Amino acid sequence: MKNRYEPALRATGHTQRGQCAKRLSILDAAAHVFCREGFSGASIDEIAVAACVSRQTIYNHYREKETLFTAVVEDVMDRANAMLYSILATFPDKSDNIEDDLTAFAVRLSKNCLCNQDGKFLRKLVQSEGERYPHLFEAWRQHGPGKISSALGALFSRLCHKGVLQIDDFDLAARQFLALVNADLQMISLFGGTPTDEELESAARNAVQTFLRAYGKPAGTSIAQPPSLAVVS
Amino acid sequence: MKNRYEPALRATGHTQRGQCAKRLSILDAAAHVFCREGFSGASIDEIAVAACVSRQTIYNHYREKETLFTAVVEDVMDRANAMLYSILATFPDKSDNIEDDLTAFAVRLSKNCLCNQDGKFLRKLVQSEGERYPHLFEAWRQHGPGKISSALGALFSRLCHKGVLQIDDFDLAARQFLALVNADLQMISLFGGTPTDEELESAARNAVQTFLRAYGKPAGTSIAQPPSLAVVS
DNA sequence: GTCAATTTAGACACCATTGTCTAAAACGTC
DNA sequence: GACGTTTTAGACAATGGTGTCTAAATTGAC
Repeated sequence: MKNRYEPALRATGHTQRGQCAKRLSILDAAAHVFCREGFSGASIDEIAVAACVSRQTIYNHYREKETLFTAVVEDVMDRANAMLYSILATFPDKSDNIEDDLTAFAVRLSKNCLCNQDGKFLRKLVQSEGERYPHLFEAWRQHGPGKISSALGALFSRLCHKGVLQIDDFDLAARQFLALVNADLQMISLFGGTPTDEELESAARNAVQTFLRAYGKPAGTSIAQPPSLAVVS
Repeated sequence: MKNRYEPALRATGHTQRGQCAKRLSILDAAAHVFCREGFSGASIDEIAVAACVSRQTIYNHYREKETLFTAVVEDVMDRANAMLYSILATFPDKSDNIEDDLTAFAVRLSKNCLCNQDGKFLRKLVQSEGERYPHLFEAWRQHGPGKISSALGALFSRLCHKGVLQIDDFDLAARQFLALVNADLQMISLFGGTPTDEELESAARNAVQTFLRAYGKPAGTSIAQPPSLAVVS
């Protein structure tokens, strides 16, 4: 009872570095195992082995399996969120070739947000455990696809004001853009492997071409619009 | 050892009806429980209770949990397959309003193939257990989305020859059509609830409008195509 | 009603997992 | 090297699930 680990001391410590390493190692390993096995299929021992840590250490940091799980989800969502914003910032202010710029943007987005380990984790876990943890599901819905959609919507709004796109419903267009990008990728990333750069590139190009055919405004030729579209300019 | 149940006798029987009822009850209950809990989370006892059947009866019909699981998957996939073909047959041969016809078609497709219980089961289970059962995953890929895509591709090809659509890559267009239909629905059907008729209708209309802006050929005005498109005719 | 096929409840051994506990070891700082 | 903090291995009880077995009950065809 003398030298038992007291979680309350964590904030006061001078040994933050070592702890953080263990914590991160645990979170990382847990993310992988949870992703592969699901919540009920993942065992604490398996996670401990993957994290190169004893089982007791996990129980020192997280009261129980469920605590660990929600911590992992929060960690992954935070990272995904930061990644999203850093990617949004890369879209050029002055775009002379909207197709190329949108394609490059879609590649970065799918590579670093949708098809990476974090994206796969969130997709799988929210789908399989979403009904069991409604608050988790809601947080994901708002911070994940919700954030992406509204951020994309803002981007499209900017591009509309510049006369490059012609969109009525920005949110809808954002959802459709994401759906189109995923159209070619979900099969690959479901299979387990991450898509190659060529696959990402081709998926993005296909998506952007179709998107621009639906929402793009041809350079100087406003006459060439399909007549069923009400041209607002 | 006298009156033990012998699976080999099943085919010779005169009591097919009763057995079928039990079998279907088990398959149905198992599908629900597997869908809700995942493979490792679902317990045989839970399935037995849901099927109003004793646990031993399940073990009489299926050697082990895994056997039951694959049987459920095959059952659901067969049903989904039949449903798909019955829906494909509903697309009118002579279509005077392509937008309305495609929309009605998309509603039927999403309602009876994508958002119904079977669709949800397949999506969740393939996603969570696909890596553990590669053969299952492959079967789903070919018989599920693969079938839908190629069937849709064939339909689009017909519509192209009639001059209603203008498509280079039919498979790509099919995948994109499905992705667009799902764009508005995945969030709803992930949440657990099945979408309302209004939601299905609006999702289908949004998808079809965008799809037709990208791939539709305006009635008599072939000049009005965006110049970037190579007109093949 | 008879008979065989089928289902049932319950008990059972077996195993994996969770979460706790303890004493020893390792770590980091001074 | 001393000291408090943290990690570790291993044992542990409790739990819950799988799959087997048995004897009794039910069903359905004749």
